[in-house]
Amino acid sequence: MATNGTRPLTPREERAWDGYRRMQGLLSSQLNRQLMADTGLSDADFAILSALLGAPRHRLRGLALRCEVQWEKSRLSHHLGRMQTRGLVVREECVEDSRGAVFQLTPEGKAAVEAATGDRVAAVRTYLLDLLTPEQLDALTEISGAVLARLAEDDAHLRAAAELARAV
Amino acid sequence: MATNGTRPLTPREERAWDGYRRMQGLLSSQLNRQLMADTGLSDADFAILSALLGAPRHRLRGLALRCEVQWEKSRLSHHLGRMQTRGLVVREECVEDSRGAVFQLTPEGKAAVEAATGDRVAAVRTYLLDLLTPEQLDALTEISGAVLARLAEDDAHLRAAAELARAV
DNA sequence: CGCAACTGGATGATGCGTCAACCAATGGCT
DNA sequence: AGCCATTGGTTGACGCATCATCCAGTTGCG
Repeated sequence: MATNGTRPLTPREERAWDGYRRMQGLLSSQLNRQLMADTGLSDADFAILSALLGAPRHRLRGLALRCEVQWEKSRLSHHLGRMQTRGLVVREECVEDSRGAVFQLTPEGKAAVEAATGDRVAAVRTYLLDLLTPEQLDALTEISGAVLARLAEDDAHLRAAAELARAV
Repeated sequence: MATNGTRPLTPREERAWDGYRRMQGLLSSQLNRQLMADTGLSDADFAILSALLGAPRHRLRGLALRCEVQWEKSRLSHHLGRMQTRGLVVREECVEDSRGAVFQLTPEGKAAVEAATGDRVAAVRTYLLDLLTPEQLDALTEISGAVLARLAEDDAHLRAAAELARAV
C-alpha cells in the first residue's frame, strides 16, 4: 500500500472523479434531508425498514439483515436498538440458534415504510433517475457493477488471507 | 411534497439506482477506511487540507473554504476546531472583516496532505478509475453534471424564494 | 466427552454531522 | 447618525458510525 508508481490523474479522470465526488456528497445529503423532512425517517432507517418489509413475515435474522444492507454488525446493532425504542421494530429470540436475534417490523414500522416509499421514489426520480437518458442509466449500472465486482474480489482476497493465516 | 403521481421504477431504473446505492455506500467507506489506515487522515480531513494546499499562501477564508468543500458552516467550524487541536491547521483573525476567520495550513498539515495525496490517488484508481473505460469515465462526468445542475437549480430556487420573502 | 476456536450479537467510548440558537460585526436605508 | 436586517462564524445538544472489547452459544476436533 505504500509504494506508488501511481501516475497522476488525466484531465478526463480528474473530471470524472471530481464530478462523482461532488455529486455523491450533495446528492446523498439532499436525499437524506428530504426523506427526513417528508417522513421523519433517515436513509438508514429506510434501508432497514424496507429490507424487513420485503422479507417473508416482515421478520429477518440479524445476520440476514446485515447481508442485505451491508453494514458493520455493531452499526446494525446500535441502530436496531434505537429503532426498537422508537417502536419501529421488535427484537425476538431466535429458535434455531439461541445466541441469534430476529427482528420484526411493528405495525407502526410497516406503516412508516409504506408511507415513506412514495416520497423516496419521487425524490430519487427528481434528483437522479429522471435526469438521465436510458443510456446513462445503463452506464450507471455498468459502472457500479464494475466497482462492486472489484470490491467483492477484494473481500474474497481478505477471506482467503484469513484462510491462509488459519492454515499456519 | 406529499402528492405523488409517481410511477414506480422500471427495471432499468431499478438496476441503476440499486447499483448506485450499493456502490456509493461501499466505495466511500472503502476509500475512507483505506485513507485512514494509510495516513491517519479521514476523507473529511483530506478534503479540507487539499483545499488549503491549493490556495495562495495555504490560507483560506472560512467562507471560501465552505464554498470549496460545500459543507454546512457548523460542520466546517467543528471540524476545523478539531483539526486545529490536532495541529493540522491554525485559525487567524481576518483583517478586512473582523468577524471572519482565516485558516492556514501548518507545516505538519502540509506534510500530512502531501504524504496522503499519493495514497488517495492510488486508491481512487484501484477502486474506481482504473476499472472504467474512457467512455464510462465520460458518462460518469455527464451524469454527475446533470445531477449537480439539478441540485444547483434547486438551490437557485430557494434563493429566489428567499428573495421574494424579503420583497414582501 | 471436553476443550478450544469461532460466531452472532451487544456494549461503551469516542469522534463526527446536523440542527437550532446565538453573537458580534457589517452594511444598507432612512 | 441611528437602526435593523444580514452575514460569518461559534456553540451545545443530540443522534449516528466506528472501533475494540466482551459474552454466550455453537461447532469442530482430538
